[in-house]
Amino acid sequence: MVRKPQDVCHVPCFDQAKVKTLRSGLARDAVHLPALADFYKLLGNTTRLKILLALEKTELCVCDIAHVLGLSIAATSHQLKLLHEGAWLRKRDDGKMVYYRLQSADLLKALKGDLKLLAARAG
Amino acid sequence: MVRKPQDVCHVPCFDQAKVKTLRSGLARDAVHLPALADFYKLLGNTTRLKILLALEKTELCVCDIAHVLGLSIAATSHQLKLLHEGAWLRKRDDGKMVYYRLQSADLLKALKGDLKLLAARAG
DNA sequence: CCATCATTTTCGCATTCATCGAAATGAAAT
DNA sequence: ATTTCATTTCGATGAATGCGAAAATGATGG
Repeated sequence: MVRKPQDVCHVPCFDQAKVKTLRSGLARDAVHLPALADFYKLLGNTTRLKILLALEKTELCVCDIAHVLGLSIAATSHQLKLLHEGAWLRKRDDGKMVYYRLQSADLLKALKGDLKLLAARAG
Repeated sequence: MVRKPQDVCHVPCFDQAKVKTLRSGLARDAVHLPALADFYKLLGNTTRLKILLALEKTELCVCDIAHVLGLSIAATSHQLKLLHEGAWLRKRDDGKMVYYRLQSADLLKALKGDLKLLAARAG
């Protein structure tokens, strides 16, 4: 890759030592960042957030979740699959029915914490 | 919209009362969910996560951030704009240079909390 | 004014993501 | 075995995203 002159600052702001330090600092975290980004991607969708909130107190079958969301069964199942693949939901088969519930309460706790962060900013 | 028979559960799992309760419960939160989803969308990107981490201790100019990320200035500026629009970064002009810093430490605190959540799950 | 430089914006491209209908799967009952 | 029905998977389409090249902006210095 060829760098053009513009790509590099030639003024004091371009602190090679600082940049190098930050780069190595980030390199340490870099291993975990994709997982963190995936986590946020999963939560960056109102449908999935609604599912998590709906499951706060009790498990639900796909059909009921679909009705709560006002979505088709297929669309609902798809979102549930994503949450299940991320290991945030647990699945229970009972005859024809499939019930989903939260894997743990920690996720919802984090979610509510973030809601507070937003509320604090707005207020 | 026409519903086909399959779209509705006809078995006991379809608990109208429960669904109705959950729907009204969600309706209360619904106002805040888009903002929360947007928040997560913004964080669902390793480049932006790296920017936030790089700015943890000190402000940086666009040029330095680009070098830390190994990205073009234009791409870096674009991501900075998104974070700035979300009011997570603060901007300071100094002559030709533009410096960015975290708006508050709360965001990074939440971010690290979520990292711990992931680590706890993995461990 | 003119040139230079850091940054921003515009534009286009490639990739990913969301959404939904339709077909497939799997379990239960007749 | 066949039917029924909740669920899942498949497939196609449109929208959104991330990025860089190039042009535009805005500030500085000659």
